[in-house]
Amino acid sequence: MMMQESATETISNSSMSQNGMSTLSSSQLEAGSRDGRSSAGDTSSEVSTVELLHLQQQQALQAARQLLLQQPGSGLKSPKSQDKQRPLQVPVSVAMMSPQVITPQQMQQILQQQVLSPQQLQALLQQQQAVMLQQQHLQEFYKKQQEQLHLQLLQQQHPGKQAKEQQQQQQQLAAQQLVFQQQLLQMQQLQQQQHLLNMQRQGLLSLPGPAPGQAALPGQTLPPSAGLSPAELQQLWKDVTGGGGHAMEDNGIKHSNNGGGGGGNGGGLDLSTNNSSSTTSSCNPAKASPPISHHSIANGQSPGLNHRRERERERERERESSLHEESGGTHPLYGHGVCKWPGCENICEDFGQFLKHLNSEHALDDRSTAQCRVQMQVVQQLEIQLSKERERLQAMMAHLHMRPSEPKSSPKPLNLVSSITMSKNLPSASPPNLPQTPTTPTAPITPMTGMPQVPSILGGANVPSMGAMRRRHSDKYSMPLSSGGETVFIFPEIAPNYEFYKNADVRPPFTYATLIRQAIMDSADMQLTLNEIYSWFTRTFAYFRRNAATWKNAVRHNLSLHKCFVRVENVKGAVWTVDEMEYQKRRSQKITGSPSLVKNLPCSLGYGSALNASLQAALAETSLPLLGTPGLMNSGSTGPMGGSCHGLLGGDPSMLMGGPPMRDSTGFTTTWTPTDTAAPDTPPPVHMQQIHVKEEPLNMDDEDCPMSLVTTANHSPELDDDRELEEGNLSEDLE
DNA sequence: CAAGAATTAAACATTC
DNA sequence: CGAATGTTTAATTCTT
Repeated sequence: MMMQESATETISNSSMSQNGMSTLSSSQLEAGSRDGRSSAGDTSSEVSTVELLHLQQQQALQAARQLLLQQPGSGLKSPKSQDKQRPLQVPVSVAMMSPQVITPQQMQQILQQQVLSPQQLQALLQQQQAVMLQQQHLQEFYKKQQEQLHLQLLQQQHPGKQAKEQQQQQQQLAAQQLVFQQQLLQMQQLQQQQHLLNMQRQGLLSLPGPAPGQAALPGQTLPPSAGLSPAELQQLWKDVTGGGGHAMEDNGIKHSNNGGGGGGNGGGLDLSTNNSSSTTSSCNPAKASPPISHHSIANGQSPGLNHRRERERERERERESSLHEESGGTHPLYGHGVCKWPGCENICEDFGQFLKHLNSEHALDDRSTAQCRVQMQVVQQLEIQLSKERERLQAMMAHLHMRPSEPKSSPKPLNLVSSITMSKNLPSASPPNLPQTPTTPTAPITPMTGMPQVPSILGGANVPSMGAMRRRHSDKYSMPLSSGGETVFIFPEIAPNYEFYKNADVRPPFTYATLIRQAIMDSADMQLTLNEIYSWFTRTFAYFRRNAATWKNAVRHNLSLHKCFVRVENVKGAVWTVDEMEYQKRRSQKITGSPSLVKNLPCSLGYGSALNASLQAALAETSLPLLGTPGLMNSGSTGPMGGSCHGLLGGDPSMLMGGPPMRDSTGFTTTWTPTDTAAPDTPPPVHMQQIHVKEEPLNMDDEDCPMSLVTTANHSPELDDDRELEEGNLSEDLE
């Protein structure tokens, strides 16, 4: 047992580091790579079947992960970097996985992912068989030739009688070999084609499909894979356990000579790679799979992993069985008098008999092991599917809220709303709607076997894969909507995804400044201590539950750096508040910075429920024909933030959040109360008066920063009384 | 490609 | 004294 654990541990460790590498910063990388020692040496010594099982599970996991990673849009990188990575990443890993012939399992994975039609499947399988056969022939041929060659060489050593003849023979042989090589080449080409085919199937190669640009959108690729009925799974199962029996052994058993598909020609040269394919694949993920953040790494908890998988599998099965009815026995593999071992369905009168059957038929042998692996993959696939569906749900919700998606698709001129909200990120803004963007994909996938904080395998994306991820939506569109103790996300994007960020280890696409402001705005009295800000971060975003030192430093840095954050000395220390004016100023500056975006300014203020007429007029002039047509304005068909400029849209704050109905259900109206924050005795906002504003004495030079806007904007119906107070202060300051 | 913003890291000071 | 809190500076990465 010990051995086994250590073995699996090394594996998971190595995989961990590999996966983590991509997500770690260079410095972290160094640390991570340390445990990347190879597991080969450790495991090469005597390996028990049990160990093998675990090993193989690990390998299968790796393979599955790889597939997972290859999912479109699994990266967090910007489209640009994606372009760079994808072509490299995907093909490479795929190639690694199937250097020779695609194993049944791999096929299955692919098939499951894309859900090929039975015909396609059949065709593919046939193709595969043909290839294998050909290969066999070729290899045999090659062998024979070699033998001949050998013989001839031997003959040559004898004082040649007929040198000429020999020469001729040799020439002949050479020619034959040439032919052989050509054939071999053809074979390779064929296989490459197969790979290509598979990759295409997987959407790895962004082939010009119906929606080229959308290749990364899970929703696009999903539909086909969405349906994987239990029946289909079962069928797959049978295919694997039955037809591909030997093939499975091939993989299931350690490196037993690929007796299976190979057809026994000992050649083994190439085919052997077949077995190692999984291992190889597990080695390269470092590059190929950025998604798995080191979080997931943590997940790789070596010893426990297998158990967890086991459980997961069982649970899965249970679920399946529950579809029919509740499982009868106490064993997850037993229900309704039938053995539920995949592909078995043996009838057992009672539980005892079942147990007997289980022990005899499904003992720990190669077959069972292989079946286990397959089941694991099935579960993996289901998980992937789940994550995809989840992602789709996210997209749907987001869409219903503020139609974040459909970015590029609508080349339509940005309407006021979108352009405004996007302010500086205008162009890239469209995609940025998180979930749809690379960000999300990662997260959803993460949901590996119920890890609490599944790092983004993707992730990474996730996210995570990038050191300094930027895709900040920054301020652009936030609007203060906090009221009372309730946290109302002012980021339209966050709102609908609140739960998402809270649980998914995905970095929120907002700048620290924006988040800090949000935190403070969320507080009851618009002020927070540093520690409270920290708390908000960790509470609100799973992403900030790690690397505390880093992001906390960043928070402090931002607090100090930005003038919009004001430190207020308090009785019991100091609290931080937001100088909204400064904040808006900053933003407006950014906006004004680029002439083309000037028009966005008004809305960039985000608040305004009532823009003054002159401004509106100005807006109208600034080539914003939509302004006059309210209907269009709130359509927000363009950017993610469409509709965030509720001020212009009639001041219905609910619109901002995407509509009343979802608001409550999606939880972007968080219910937590900042009780832990905002100490009861903390002085009211009035204290703002005595704050010592950083250096800049608030000069009123801001004609460019229409304070009037700010103030009037604050009159948004949603604003609570507290805000009124502040507004007063603000206006005072201004005047 | 350059400028600017954001992020990250780190040194250092101050306060608790 | 050590940890937490603030300030600054610099390097790096992204975005515009």
